[in-house]
Amino acid sequence: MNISAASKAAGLPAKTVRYYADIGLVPAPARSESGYRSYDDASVRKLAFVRRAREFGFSIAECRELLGLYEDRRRSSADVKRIAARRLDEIALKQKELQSLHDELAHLVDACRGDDRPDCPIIDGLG
Amino acid sequence: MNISAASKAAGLPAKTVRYYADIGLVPAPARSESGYRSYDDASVRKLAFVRRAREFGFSIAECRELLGLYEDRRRSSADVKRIAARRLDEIALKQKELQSLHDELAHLVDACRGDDRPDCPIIDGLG
DNA sequence: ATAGTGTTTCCAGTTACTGGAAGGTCAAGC
DNA sequence: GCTTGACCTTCCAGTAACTGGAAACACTAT
Repeated sequence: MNISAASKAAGLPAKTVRYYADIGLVPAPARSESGYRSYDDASVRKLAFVRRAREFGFSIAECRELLGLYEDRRRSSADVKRIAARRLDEIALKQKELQSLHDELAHLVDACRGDDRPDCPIIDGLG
Repeated sequence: MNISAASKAAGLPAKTVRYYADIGLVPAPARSESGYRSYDDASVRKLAFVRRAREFGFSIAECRELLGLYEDRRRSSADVKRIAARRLDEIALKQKELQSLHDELAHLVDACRGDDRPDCPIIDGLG
C-alpha cells in the first residue's frame, strides 16, 4: 500500500503520516525499490489508533504512551485508565473555564446595544 | 515606568510586553537615554486591555481589531459586538465539541475496570 | 569597586502539523 | 518511444503566541 492509500485508510493526511514516522511516533515503514513507503494493515491500524486518540485530544506524548500500552499485551487496564482519567480531568477543567468565559462574554454582549453609537459595554468590560 | 513595573501593572510577563510591541500589536514604547523602555499609564491600560481580551480567547489578530475599536472614539458599538458575537459562537461550538468528547471518553473510562488484567475498553474504543 | 538585579538584543525551541518547491517514478495513451 | 499527469521523495519554511536562555550593558546599594 502506498502512502496515499494508507493515509486514506487511516483517515490522516499523507503529510501527517510521514510526520508521525519522522518523529518516531510510529515505526518507519518499509520502502519499495524506488523508495516509496509501503504500508500494511497493521501500520494502518496503528495510524488510525493515533488519529482517534488525537481526536480525543491526547497529545503526541500521550499518544506515544497509549501506543505503547496498545501494543503491550500484558499491561494492566489500570495503566490505560490512569491516562484516560487524567485527560478526562483536563477536559472537565477546560469545560469549566469555557463556561465562565462564555457567561462573562455573553453578559457583555447582551449589555451592548450594537447600534451606531460608540459607547460599548464590551470595550468597557475589557478595558 | 520600566518594563517590569509596567508588566506587573498590566498583568503580563515582560517578555510578552516586548513581544506585543515587536509584532506591532501595541506601539513601540519610548526609550530612556540608556535604551530602557519607558511606559506610561496609557500604555499600561492598553496592555491590560490586550491581556483581558487574550484571556477571553481573542486571537492576536482579533486583539488588533479590538484595540483599533478601543481607540476609535467614533466607531459604533455594533462593530465591537460583531467581533464579540463571533467569538461567542466559537466558544459555544468548542463547548459542544468538548461535551461530546467528554461523554465519549467518560463512557470508555467507566467501562474500564482499571485492574491488573489487560483487557481494556478504552484501548478497544480507540483502536 | 563590586555584587546583585534589571534591562537590552537576538536566537532557538515549543506543538503539531501544513504548504510548497524541486525533482524522481509510474501507468496510460498516442 | 515519448509525453502527460498523478503520485512519490526530500527538504525548507511557516503557522500561533509566546518562552527560555545567552551575552552584554545599566543601575543601585554597600
